[in-house]
Amino acid sequence: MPYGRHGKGRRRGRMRLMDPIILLCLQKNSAHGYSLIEDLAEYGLINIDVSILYRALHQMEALGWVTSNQEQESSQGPPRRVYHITPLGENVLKEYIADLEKHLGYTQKIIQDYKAFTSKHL
Amino acid sequence: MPYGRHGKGRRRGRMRLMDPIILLCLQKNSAHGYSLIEDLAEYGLINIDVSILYRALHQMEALGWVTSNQEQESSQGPPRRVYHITPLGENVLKEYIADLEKHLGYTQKIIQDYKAFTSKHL
DNA sequence: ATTATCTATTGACTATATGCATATAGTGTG
DNA sequence: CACACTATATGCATATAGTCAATAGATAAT
Repeated sequence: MPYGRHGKGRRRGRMRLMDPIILLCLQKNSAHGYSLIEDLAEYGLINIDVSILYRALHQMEALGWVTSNQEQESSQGPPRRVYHITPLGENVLKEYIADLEKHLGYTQKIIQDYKAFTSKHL
Repeated sequence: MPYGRHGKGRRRGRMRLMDPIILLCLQKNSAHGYSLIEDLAEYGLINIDVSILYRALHQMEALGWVTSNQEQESSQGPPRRVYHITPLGENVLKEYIADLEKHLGYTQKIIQDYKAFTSKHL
């Protein structure tokens, strides 16, 4: 059963990195939305609008990929909502990784074919 | 100046492969739309609806990435429209390839971090 | 003559991703 | 108090992607 944040058939030649990155970050460490912004940057998702991230987290929670709870020790702001990955989320991440690997192969082929062509036609 | 088939800022964590693949195929050989369908399959874009491809070609022509002309020797159907890549299109392809390489790096990092984590937590 | 196959094009519709603006609320500082 | 920063959340507009279907022209096969 494919993940679910995407309609069937959509996501053909594309590969959205945000979902696997969020899941990967949460697998490494539970975190709240605001801090995730910085974690995403490590994987190339820089300057993401927070609205996108929060919406993604809500959707993932609705799908059971993550759970959340209010943090006890409040810091400089309203209570943080800390997200944790679920076993289902871990399975989804695993599927995402497999997809990424397939995608990686095609991307490498594109780049390789391009370089092969351009080096032949100097 | 970035390509143009995308609004500014869009295409952040995503990478649509169709555009570079079309340009790469046309760089290797001029071709008409219908035959391109098969060429795309080689790069993982299987069973693409023709409407998507034709629309992409029209947009690319409007942007000056490709040009087209009616084929003289007509075959089993209406006159083919043969597409050729333009110098602008070649530059765009070059940019796409550079983007793909960057994207590739991030994808590899995701996969690598995932495997590093899972091998540590057996 | 009908059918099938090749080829191009377009319209209507749905789904989704993203951007931008804004609302809300707690916490600390001057 | 006013203000800045942290943190979460929602609404609206738009760009893009994809499905499905319809139209249409040409040629080959039955």
